[in-house]
Amino acid sequence: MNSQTRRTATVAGELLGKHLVRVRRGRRQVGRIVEVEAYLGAHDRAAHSARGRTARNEVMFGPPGHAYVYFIYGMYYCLNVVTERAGRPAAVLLRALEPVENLSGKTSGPGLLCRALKIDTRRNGYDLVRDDFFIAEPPSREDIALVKRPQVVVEYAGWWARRHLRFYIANNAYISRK
DNA sequence: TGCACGATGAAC
DNA sequence: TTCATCGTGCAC
Repeated sequence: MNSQTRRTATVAGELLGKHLVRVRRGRRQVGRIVEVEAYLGAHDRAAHSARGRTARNEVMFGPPGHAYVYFIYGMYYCLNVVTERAGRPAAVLLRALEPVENLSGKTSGPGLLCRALKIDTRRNGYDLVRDDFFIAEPPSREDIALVKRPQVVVEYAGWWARRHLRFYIANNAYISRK
């Protein structure tokens, strides 16, 4: 792993415990990020960017801190945070949230958390510092026990999928699967 | 223009 | 293990 890919894995770990905030029609929804997965870039065969730049993955090639939202399996959306400088298409998939404020319905799993927050491709490319959709530091920063596991359901990616790039908060009740 | 498939989730 | 469901990407 070079320094760039290490950066994305580091960012993935740092996202754990942070709050994802969404404001819709004056109502604030907040979820604590408890599970993520890192996709390291064009050389990562498990990443959408592995087969080059397309209309769908365009945002991954842009500047960091933006939302990459894609539609999958005909019914779910997934939310990623783009990492690394423009031209290096890496991102961190948000896999599960622990409800903090105004979150009803399941938030364990990338598709379900987007459903709970009403996130779809209209949010694709959003800069995550905007006042209606952003990532914030939690009020109190507690110590977090980190667990690293292989990515989920990307076996076709060969050995890439066996690297430990899925991170979650130990013993958290909202992890999407074991 | 057609078609196989997927960074999912739920049921069986 | 199977299936729902459809946009995307690439083959033709």
